[in-house]
Amino acid sequence: MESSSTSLIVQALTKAIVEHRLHPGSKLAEQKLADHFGVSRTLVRQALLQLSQHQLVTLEPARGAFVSAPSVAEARQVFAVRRMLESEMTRAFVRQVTPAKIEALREHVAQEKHAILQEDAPGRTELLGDFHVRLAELMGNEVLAQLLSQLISRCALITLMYQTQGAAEHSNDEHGEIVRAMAARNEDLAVRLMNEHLLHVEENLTFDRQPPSHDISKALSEH
Amino acid sequence: MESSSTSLIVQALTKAIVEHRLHPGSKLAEQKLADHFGVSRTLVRQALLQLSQHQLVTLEPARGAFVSAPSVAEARQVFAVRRMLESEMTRAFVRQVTPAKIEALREHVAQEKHAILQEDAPGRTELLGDFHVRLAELMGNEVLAQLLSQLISRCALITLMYQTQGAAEHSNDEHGEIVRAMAARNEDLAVRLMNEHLLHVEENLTFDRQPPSHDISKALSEH
DNA sequence: GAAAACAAAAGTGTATACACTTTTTCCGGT
DNA sequence: ACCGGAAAAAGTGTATACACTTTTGTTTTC
Repeated sequence: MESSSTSLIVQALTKAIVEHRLHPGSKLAEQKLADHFGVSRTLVRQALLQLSQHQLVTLEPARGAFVSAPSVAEARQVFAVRRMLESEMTRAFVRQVTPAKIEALREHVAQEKHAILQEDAPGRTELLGDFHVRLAELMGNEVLAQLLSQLISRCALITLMYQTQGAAEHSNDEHGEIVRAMAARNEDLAVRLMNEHLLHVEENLTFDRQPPSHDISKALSEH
Repeated sequence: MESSSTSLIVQALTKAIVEHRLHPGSKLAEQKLADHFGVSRTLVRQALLQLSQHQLVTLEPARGAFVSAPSVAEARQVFAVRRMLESEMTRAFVRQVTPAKIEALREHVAQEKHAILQEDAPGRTELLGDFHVRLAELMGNEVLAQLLSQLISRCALITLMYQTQGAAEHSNDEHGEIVRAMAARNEDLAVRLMNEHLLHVEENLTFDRQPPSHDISKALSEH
């Protein structure tokens, strides 16, 4: 792989981290990444700096960059924020819902189901997270969408929930129910379902860490 | 000024932007900043990259960094997000309120009043924004506090509300009312007051913004 | 044989160099 | 005088250099 601007490196690393090809705690050595992407350390450093802002990477002074390993407390805080934000988002969405928007969501949920049936693990992880971002986008609020997108990346780093087929199906079902409540313009129900959905996701947090993969280039080139 | 790590530069620039000492649209030339802070362009670039992530600065490829000039639409979106987040935050706060927390808030509101009476414009701007961050901190949610802190910086860049003495006093009064409702554990009232407060702040948005100073022709033709 | 001490290697942090792009300046043509 | 365009200046984007720190591996000492 080569010929990348900083944001391409950020994207590639984000994907690898969120999909757990790079495990929490893994060292991200600048020169190794630079070689892998075919650029100088300068661009890699910029990318790592951005990722540290997104909390996907932790920088330790003079020691380098590591894939973040969020504490349980931090994980709960992230989910608490998501619940605050998304319950109100859901409420606002129902108030300005249109048939076209419902159709877009139904379409999305169908895509999720397809990815799940295909047992496409990375694909379904992404789609299940994107459902929430989609909601924000359909409300026409870019700011909200971007914020949520980052929170969800953090969640994906935190939990391995979507890695099990069963949990994925469960989430997919709940998405479907939420859309149904929205279609019926049942504000309180939709909000309640969204809250419960997020609580379920949080319950599935798995805090048993895995041994970090040391082979960075292998993890990155696997997709 | 000199001897600064990257984060000190970020802080200094953030303060200058939020306090409107640097106006939206202003060019932030790397070498000039580097000279001013007594470091090389490397560190300045890192700082500008971070500020662009916070949306306080906009990077234009090959053209450099400028203080962001958010559009009206974007401003409304930021406020919409704040209302979503903060109304639920307020609700959660009331549910876990303690006398000590109320006391801390009362103390903060008193500090605001003091800064207002002193006509300390930068100080009151900061304190009025910090009220909201304070709430998040008192809930023990660092993630929420940091998120809000960034949103509020963006708001300060967007609006000039706190620049008028009257608006500051109004905000201060509303903060006081909110704390009172919280102390009374009146959840719905507190949430409503917070929502109204944020709407008032948003109403005070001044969108008759001057065109960026580098847009000479337009600036001249408007007199 | 284990622990401490030192030397070598690897890695990070900042500055500088240089290519390339944009902006400004200056000049000749109309 | 004004416009267009070339040349110079200024500025950004990336790579490299180098000092300093951490890590690693080896040797010395008890």
